[in-house]
Amino acid sequence: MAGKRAVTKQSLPEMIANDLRERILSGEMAEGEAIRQEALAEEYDVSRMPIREALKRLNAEGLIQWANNRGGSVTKHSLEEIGEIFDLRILIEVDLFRRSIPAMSPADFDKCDHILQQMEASYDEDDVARWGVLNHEYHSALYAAAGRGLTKEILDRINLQSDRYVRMHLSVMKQREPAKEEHRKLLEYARAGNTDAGGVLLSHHIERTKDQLLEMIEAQRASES
Amino acid sequence: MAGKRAVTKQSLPEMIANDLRERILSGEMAEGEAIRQEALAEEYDVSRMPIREALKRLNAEGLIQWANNRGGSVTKHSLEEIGEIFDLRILIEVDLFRRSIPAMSPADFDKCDHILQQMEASYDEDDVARWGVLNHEYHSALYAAAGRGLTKEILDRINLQSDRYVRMHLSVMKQREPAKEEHRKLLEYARAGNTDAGGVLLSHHIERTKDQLLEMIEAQRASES
DNA sequence: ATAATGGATACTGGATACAATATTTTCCCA
DNA sequence: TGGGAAAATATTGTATCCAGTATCCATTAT
Repeated sequence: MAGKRAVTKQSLPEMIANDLRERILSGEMAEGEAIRQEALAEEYDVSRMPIREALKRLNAEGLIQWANNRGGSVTKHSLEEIGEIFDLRILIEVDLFRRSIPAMSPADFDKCDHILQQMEASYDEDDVARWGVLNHEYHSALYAAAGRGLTKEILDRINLQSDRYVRMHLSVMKQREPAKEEHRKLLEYARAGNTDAGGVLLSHHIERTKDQLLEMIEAQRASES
Repeated sequence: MAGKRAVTKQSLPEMIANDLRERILSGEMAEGEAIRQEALAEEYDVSRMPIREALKRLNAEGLIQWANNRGGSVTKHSLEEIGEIFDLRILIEVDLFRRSIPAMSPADFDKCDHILQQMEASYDEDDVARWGVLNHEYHSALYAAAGRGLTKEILDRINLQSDRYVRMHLSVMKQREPAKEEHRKLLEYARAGNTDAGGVLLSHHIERTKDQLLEMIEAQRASES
């Protein structure tokens, strides 16, 4: 049947949650959009049961909000909340980076280098989607040596939120040149064991994304209403 | 009507999740204990469906772990992970406190004072359970002025984890005198607008709990095996 | 004409039944 | 006697069905 989304039968709620998450992050499902179980069930050609579990999962992740007998909708954050999300990223990522730097091995450096090169390639090719994935990978690689599993989990959840808004504007983001430069410098500082400089730069790096993004979202929301 | 007859209309999974959470936090359900849906369903006299949703919720909260067709168990953290949990608390709570101090109003101070008095009363009465609740309230009150909803949500989730271990040993915790003193001082620093001193003290305050607790848990686990 | 009440409808929540998967036990063969 | 395979058992995952609740609309009364 045309229009139905085929999902490989591994773990139905998991697969559906992944797909829905992608749809939300990509903006296909807009902020505030209502969600009806039955419609989704038909779309994925499964019963409402796995849909419910998937929705509950996304609810726990904060991507959708659910009211008791009233259905749910895609979460919409205020500008203040979006700023808060990025402040959380700064707080946690800087902590991770500072813990990671003294623990990084040559293998860690190499891995970062490798991703960095791919990232710059994708950058030159203007492959925005790929750049986003690699950016995420790169940051993760920088923090890997910290060995902080729980912290990483929490950060991933927060990044899920920030990604929504980053992706919305990634294609029109200006000033990616400084970001490119900063990414290189982060690794340089790490190699030099310069924890303080690395932490400060990372903080500014995220802060700049935040400011840029908030400005864009504010403009967009102003024009919408 | 002045005020709605607020009969909190909780859903079944919500109530069950709350009860199970309490059972886990109180230690009634031990670390690593296996969880069977049907057993719980019979226990609560409902079908497995609301149980599943409750378990999924607790899974998202990190209190239980779930494997695909293999069932689940109460999460058991390593000593390193428990330490990490407290490091996260330090990171986030200090940030909240520092943001809160400049924004606190006389009303905020009064509220903290009020809770502090109750806490000291419960302390003298050796009412450990009540002390735990008030301790949580007090910390929340200190951070309220920061107005950071999302950060608070994440902190609450982390505190859920730390509470498990705090509660296990609260009754035998020594050296609560310094904690009592520190609690008073935290508020004093806040009143004086001394952000730096407040942050440092809070950091030490949590750090001490962490060290004390890790020592106890280590001893306990050593004796168990 | 407007507001309120009653009913219809559409959606979510929960129970039961059934299918799939993992684990354990048992039996056979080397 | 030990190991492995296959069946039995137990437990989770999914579908369908029924019940409960909220929303929307029409009708009625003021």
